[in-house]
Amino acid sequence: MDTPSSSTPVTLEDVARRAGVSPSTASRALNGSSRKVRGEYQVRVHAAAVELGYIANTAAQAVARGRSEHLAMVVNGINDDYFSPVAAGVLKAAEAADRMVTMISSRNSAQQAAQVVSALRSQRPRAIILAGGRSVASTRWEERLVEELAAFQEEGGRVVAISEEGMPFDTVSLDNVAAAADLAGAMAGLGYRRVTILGGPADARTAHDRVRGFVAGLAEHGVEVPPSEVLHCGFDRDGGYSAAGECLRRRVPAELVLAISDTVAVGAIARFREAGMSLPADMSVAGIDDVTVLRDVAPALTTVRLPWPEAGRAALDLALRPTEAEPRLVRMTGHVVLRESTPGIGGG
Amino acid sequence: MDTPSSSTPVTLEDVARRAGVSPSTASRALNGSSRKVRGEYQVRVHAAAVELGYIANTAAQAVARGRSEHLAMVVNGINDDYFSPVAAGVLKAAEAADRMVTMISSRNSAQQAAQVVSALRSQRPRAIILAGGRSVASTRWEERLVEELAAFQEEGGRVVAISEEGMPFDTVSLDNVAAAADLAGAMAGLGYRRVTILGGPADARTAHDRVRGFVAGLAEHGVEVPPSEVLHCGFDRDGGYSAAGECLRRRVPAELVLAISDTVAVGAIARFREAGMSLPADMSVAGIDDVTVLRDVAPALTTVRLPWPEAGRAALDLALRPTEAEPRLVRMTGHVVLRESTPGIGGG
DNA sequence: TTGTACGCGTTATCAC
DNA sequence: GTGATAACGCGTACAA
Repeated sequence: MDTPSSSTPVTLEDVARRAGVSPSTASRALNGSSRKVRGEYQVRVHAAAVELGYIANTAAQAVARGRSEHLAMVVNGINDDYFSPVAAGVLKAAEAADRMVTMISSRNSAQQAAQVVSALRSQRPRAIILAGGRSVASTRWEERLVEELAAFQEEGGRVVAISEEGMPFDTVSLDNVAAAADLAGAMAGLGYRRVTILGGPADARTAHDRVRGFVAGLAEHGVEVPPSEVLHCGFDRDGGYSAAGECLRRRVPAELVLAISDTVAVGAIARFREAGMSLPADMSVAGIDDVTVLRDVAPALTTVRLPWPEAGRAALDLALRPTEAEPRLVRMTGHVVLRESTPGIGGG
Repeated sequence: MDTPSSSTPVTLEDVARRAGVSPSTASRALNGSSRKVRGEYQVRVHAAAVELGYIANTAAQAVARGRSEHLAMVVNGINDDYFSPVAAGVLKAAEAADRMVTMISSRNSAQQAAQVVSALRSQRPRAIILAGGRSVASTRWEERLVEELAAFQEEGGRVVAISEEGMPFDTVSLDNVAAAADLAGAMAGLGYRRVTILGGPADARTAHDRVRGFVAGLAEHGVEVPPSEVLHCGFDRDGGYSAAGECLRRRVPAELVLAISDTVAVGAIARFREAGMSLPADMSVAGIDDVTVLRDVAPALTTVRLPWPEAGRAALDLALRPTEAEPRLVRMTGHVVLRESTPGIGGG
């Protein structure tokens, strides 16, 4: 059994010595520069690097250059429906761009987010991508977060926000209001008149926007939703489950339940089924997001497909593109996907 | 509009000067050390740091210390069912341990994985977590990957593999064989005799193990599965879909389809429904993984719950714990969850 | 306990 | 084109 942690990393100097050149030349040969290196040296240095198993120390490079080439991403909720698709989009784009991305959770709080960005700053990354989840109210900590981000930008870093319009940074935005409005409009077109909205947390930006979209889209078709028919609940399956329970206790049951997310919708469906209802015969349900695994379940859920992975990719693209004077805004929209869970009412 | 990228990061020296102490004292006060600093200096240094907005340069620290405190994780398939749950587990544990983790995709290839580990090594992270997806055959590139990892360990880094038993590193393993066998046994207990297996890719380790488990678990109850009833397919929804099509073309249709994953199962269900079958009346289906959003769908899927997030957490714990002479092995098991999709046969 | 001096691995500047 | 030399920001023997 050999002793663990014995050897020491091969340095550029080792390579230079082995190749019989100066460290500067080795550096230029291996890690590029404006200067060119004679062909012969190129070969010798590279050979030496391979033989020795040299791997550049990015930390040292970052110190020398003042900044690393890595990307960082702060995700708000690790467990929510969006983490996976946007993380996948970002990671995939990073793969194509040959970059590494450091992820860290903001623990669902603006305060923590500010701290986390601070920690990220210590890495001197090329860019920080902020993924999702601000609250409606602009708290003191939100300001701290923006300050922190702005400071990072001041130092030459790039900041891209996903799904968070309104910050003074490049932004990729999924139009939640339009998505919800489109869906609501389609539902109105299918003849639904009595609608209950499962609105998620009252203080979550995304949820808030979607509820707003629902109401507006319905109103456009002459369908009013009294405030009492907007039920607030958790942004997850259990939230939908309990909100559906509340819904059942109403005297005049709705014809359609509009959930702010597929996950919430699934919770609601479970609750309705438990109550002995048959779907979609006894109740129509629709969600938003088009969670992949849900596409084939019964009843297939009507929803709005939102391009989360594409948003992640777009964010990374922005992060890599050189800065411009004005913050850029890339707005992406979803499209309604009609499925069995909302067959329509009456004359349809 | 002010000029972008103007200011320069505050350094430790700036703080020291401002606090009227030497850089070393500032270092000790801010970033800890064995030595202690006088209370008064402590306060002054910290005050100066806050006023100036000092943020330690982790790159410089990494150079000075020879290693960073960051964690790295290489994920094989970004789109597969496991990325999200294990990434979530790792990120959550990292959150608790106050660490950052750099993620990078291995592009589903051992060759790329080796390159990726090499790139990771350049970061000098504390540990590298390898998440999933080796193939059955030990190719030349697999060896390269292990060599790379071993070299990293030699330099003092720590390596933890998830779901990849057999490498000379600490390992967290989900017992795929046992999971599949347990499920298969339970199914046999429910009276199923004619079983078709949707076996996924023939060369994927996880798929291979699960198929083996299915066959063994069934055999234990006297149920034989002829090789012709093991259909290989993609490890995703579409794989299940097309394999189910193949299944339908058989003369003697099965009573039960055992899919190597919930996702494959869902694809199969979709195909069966398309063929006009009613589930579970006309066909029973079971999967593995217990994908969260699928728990409430109809028919609720019988499956094996596998503790992926816990595996992620365990991996991170191992990564943080000091090395031991022998590679450690943490084996986690799943448990069968019986649901509506497999009501059982005959006398049951 | 504090400060000085040097080293960490790499790049940039400047002569050659 | 190449090679000394000086940064880069920080940790840490060493001496004080």
